[in-house]
Amino acid sequence: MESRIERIKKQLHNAKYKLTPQREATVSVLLEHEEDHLSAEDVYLLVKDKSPEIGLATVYRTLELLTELKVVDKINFGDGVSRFDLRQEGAAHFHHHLVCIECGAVDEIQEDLLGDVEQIVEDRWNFRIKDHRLTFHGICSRCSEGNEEKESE
Amino acid sequence: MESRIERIKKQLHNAKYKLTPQREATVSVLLEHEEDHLSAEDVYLLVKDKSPEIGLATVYRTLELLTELKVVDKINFGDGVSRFDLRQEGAAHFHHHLVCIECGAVDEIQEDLLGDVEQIVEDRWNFRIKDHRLTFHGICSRCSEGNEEKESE
DNA sequence: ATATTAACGACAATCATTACAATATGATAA
DNA sequence: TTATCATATTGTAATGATTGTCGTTAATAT
Repeated sequence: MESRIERIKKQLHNAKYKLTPQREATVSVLLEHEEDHLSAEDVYLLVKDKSPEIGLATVYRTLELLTELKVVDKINFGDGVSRFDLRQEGAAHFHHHLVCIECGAVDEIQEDLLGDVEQIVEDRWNFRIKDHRLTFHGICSRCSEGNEEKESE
Repeated sequence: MESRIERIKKQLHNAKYKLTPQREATVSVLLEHEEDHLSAEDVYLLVKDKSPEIGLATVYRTLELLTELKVVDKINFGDGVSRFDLRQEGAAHFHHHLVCIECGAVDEIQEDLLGDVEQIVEDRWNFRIKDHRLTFHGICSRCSEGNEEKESE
């Protein structure tokens, strides 16, 4: 965990940015909430616990910066806000999401799964893929438990 | 094309909604711009050509209604606005998009391609998929033409 | 320790979207 | 046909997320 921040610090420096205390606090909040999909406001509130003087604009600027450096990914699940999600270290592509339309939970799929599909798209559409976004909407395992009725389509 | 509107009219009626002139004008704009990915504002400006008295709020409400009826899908490519895209008639799932990071063009992929992936997700994560969103970001065929350098990864 | 310059914080401004309140429309029952 | 009632519409105000501004602060190299 310590080394994770160190590496992010190096990434910042390589791109000529500084790791200020505010940025460090923001990154550490993101690391502590790796499972979640926090909005900028969420991050702001959490960072304020560590650095009460921090401004909302700074959080926005930091998140934008981290997005640019591909440390986080900015995602949008259709509610009004952008959410920020740490990218797995070294991951070439963004991971996928399962959004439950019952309870709203968001789970992550780290596996790529899209290898074949991407090959087809590259070949058939002559499109050079750099990244992707894949989100499934449906009923999560927790919500369908208990509702053991198999719908016959 | 005439029948397409008729069928949408029936869908509205089945759901206890009326096809008012404003709604008809909005739908017809969407049909005429099936290839595009219009924002609410875009739709509003185009509808105003046919029905100058229409209000922006009505366009928003109509788009919301059509989204609810799955006549259109609301998508978000990360710029600040929601965009609306006619669903292929009878399509169970939403089609995919190719967003060019050079020129900003958005192309559509009507083929499903995700059959195998969805099966894996349903089985491994016990998630009952209802819909999906898949967008690839990269360089479109038009932009890579001329730049015939094959990057050696 | 100081200079340079990026970064900050507070707040104003912007932009998309939604809420509201008054009016209009259109179907139905008398 | 006309009164009635529910739904739809309009213009505008309100909201809420995000971005811009600007004077101040602090990180980094010397």
